Amino acid sequence: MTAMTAPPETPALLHDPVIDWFGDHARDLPWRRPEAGPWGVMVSEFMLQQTPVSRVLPVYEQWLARWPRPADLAAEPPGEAVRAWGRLGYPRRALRLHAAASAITELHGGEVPRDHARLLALPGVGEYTAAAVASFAYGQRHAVLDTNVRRVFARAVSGAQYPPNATTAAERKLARALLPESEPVAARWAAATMELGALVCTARTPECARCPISAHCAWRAAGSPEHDGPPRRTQSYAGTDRQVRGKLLAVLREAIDPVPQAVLDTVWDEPVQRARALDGLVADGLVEPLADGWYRLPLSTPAPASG
DNA sequence: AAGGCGTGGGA
DNA sequence: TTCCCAAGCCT
Repeated sequence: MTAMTAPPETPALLHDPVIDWFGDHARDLPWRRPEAGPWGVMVSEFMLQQTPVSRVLPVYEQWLARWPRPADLAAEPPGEAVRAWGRLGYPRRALRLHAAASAITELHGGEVPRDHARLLALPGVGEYTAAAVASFAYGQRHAVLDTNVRRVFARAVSGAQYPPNATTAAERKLARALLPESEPVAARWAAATMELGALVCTARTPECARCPISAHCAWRAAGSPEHDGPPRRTQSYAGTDRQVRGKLLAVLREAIDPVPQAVLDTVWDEPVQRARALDGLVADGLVEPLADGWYRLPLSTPAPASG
């Protein structure tokens, strides 16, 4: 059980320093420029799910140049989205972004919805992304709880080095309690706290000397104690199905034409795992099987699987 | 509600 | 080298 202290009596004490710091240190990222628009914000949010900014930048630019509106993406096969995704990782995101673009085109007249509930209903949009788009693209007042913000709040308010593994109700409550009343200030606060976590209050080696609220930080006040909760989840990769899926999909991304089974067989020498990985890609709609053991990136959207 | 799902860079 | 981590989502 992680100790959760009550929100500060005056959360406003934190607002000004963090927002002022953001004014001085915010990165000039393309999705923060006005010309990005809601679609640019949404594309960036999909790409940034579990992927660093530096790797997103070039792909984002190419993506927006090729598909400046949701309808442009929706007009192409999902496999083209998977190909353009390149090596960003988690390619199901590309499929979901394509599906979201289709839903926006069909259901919302081609405009990214402003409403949190409608955003949340889009494929690949969860609690965080819905709040982020509503806040960053439309200036609304939402608690935006990503890994950066959770870490900042864990330290500054709760006095813990790291937040819990899964987002808790207590964290959501705290985030809501800290949200500035004013809508534009709340939107600014959301971006500022994320940036603070990304640039200063980092996971490994926070630079407290540069932190605008170090004087108010509960973790610092407690002597920066080591994490004492349950171990943080780590993911293995080498030798897993995920690695095999990655190798298979890399071949198909590079190939314009369909690829025969024999070529796919060269990427991994263990046949059972190789077959399982390929089946998984097909089940996910990332790969389309053709006749006689040929495969390609999908030209059509498969019926959504459930279970 | 744990666990699956990619990839690469920095410490 | 190995390990950790990066603006989560879905089932």
